[in-house]
Amino acid sequence: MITIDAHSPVPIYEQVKTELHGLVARGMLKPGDQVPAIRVLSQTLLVNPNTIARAYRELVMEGFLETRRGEGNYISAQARSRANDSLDGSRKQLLEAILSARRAGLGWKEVLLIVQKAKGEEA
Amino acid sequence: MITIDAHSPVPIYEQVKTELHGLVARGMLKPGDQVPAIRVLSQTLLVNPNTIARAYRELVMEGFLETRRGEGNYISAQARSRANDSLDGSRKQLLEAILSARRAGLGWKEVLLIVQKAKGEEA
Amino acid sequence: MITIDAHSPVPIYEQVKTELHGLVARGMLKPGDQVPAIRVLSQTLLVNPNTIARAYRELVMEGFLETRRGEGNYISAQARSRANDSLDGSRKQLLEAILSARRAGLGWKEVLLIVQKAKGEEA
Amino acid sequence: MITIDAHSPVPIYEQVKTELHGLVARGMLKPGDQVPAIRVLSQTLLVNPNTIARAYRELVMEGFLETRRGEGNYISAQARSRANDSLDGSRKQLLEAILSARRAGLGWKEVLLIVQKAKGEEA
DNA sequence: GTGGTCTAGACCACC
DNA sequence: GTGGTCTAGACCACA
Repeated sequence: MITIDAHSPVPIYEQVKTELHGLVARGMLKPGDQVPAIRVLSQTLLVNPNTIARAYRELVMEGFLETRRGEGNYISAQARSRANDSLDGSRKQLLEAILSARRAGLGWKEVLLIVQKAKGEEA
Repeated sequence: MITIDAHSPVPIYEQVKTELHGLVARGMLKPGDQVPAIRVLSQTLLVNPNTIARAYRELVMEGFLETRRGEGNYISAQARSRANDSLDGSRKQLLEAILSARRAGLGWKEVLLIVQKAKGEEA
Repeated sequence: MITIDAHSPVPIYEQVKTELHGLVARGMLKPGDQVPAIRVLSQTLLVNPNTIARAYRELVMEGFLETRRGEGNYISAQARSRANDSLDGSRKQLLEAILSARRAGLGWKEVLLIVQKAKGEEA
Repeated sequence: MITIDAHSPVPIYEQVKTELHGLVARGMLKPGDQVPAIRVLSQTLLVNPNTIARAYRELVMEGFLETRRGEGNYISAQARSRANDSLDGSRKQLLEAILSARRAGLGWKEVLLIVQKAKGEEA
């Protein structure tokens, strides 16, 4: 369900948060659904449990997840709106990536070409 | 010639490298040209000489610059191909950023909108 | 495990790199093994942490080490082949040193004598 | 007559000195012979004249060369003995190279093999 | 003048 | 705990 890139410069706990936001934004997870237990997910992703714990903790703090004691973590009722808030971060990151590619010498045509390519690859 | 954003999350020495790659990719710097002396560039950018030295050192290691002892650093003969390699890297990063934004739940219209916005901001 | 000669003309960070290459080449360190933490090694060798950090950074760049964020540095899967590359470099350097000694006027008998002397000094 | 490696870690002026020592040690230059003028040699080797000047200056100081005002530099009468003294330096360098190759993981068999190879290449 | 190495120590982020 | 970046400044060697 979730994939992580250990070599990416973006922190693992951020990747986990973004992926969960995305799953909700795309409707693959809904309010009330349970998310994987910390230990389970940490083993699946080969990641330190502390890292998953941090991601969940922050998601709880922002109201995206709800912890039910002894039961686990669940997608909250306001998760969709939280996921939308988080899109802003993705927008900024994308903008940064574009400007950085420009500074490296990429032309606008190239940028659009890459967008098309991404569209194709996804399909 | 080169500008730096001190508040960017990307390290200063990386920005310097990218800017130099870009200057060669755009033909504003050619093989054989001398790049600013470490101390000079560090003063114009208000940055520590060590930081520039690190950027130059890595550029030398990748074959983009050549150091002539006691004389300075020069754009190498293979600099253009190295700049292209770096462009390839930028392309991949941009592609990844787009796919990641997609996974986060961003629609294609949004993506194109952000490209337009970037175009506008640059001007 | 690692020793340094502070009076050698070869930079400390280079010595550290060579020693690590050697430890892998001789099988005393294997892919997956953790190398000493930067601060730890810097204290045992009585050297500044930055110096060790530079050695490790370059080893990561050449693919000999892998950094796991917040965890430490580990011998990479391709470390053996990298160590062999480094051995190739040493071979070339030795060859050059011999030819240079020849050009300086050293006889072949002398060269062999020096090899014997080195053998003796090591023991 | 003389060749220089601009990328070698050993300073250019040192290379010049060693090469001249070698030419005398091998009998290709004799006391009384004239050595190339600084400007000539600097142009031949594509090297800064100051660098050649430094080499010659030090060779004069050690008694290997003699400057005849307005005429140029000549191999001195004691040049052979000076060249022999300088062999000590070459010996040390060779010894260093061997030990360094050992530290990098090279076996003694390999070292001897490389000596043989050098012998073959020279012939 | 040039670059290269090293030290000392601060600050940040990740695990 | 880990590594990464950056600053400040010393010292050396080469051209």
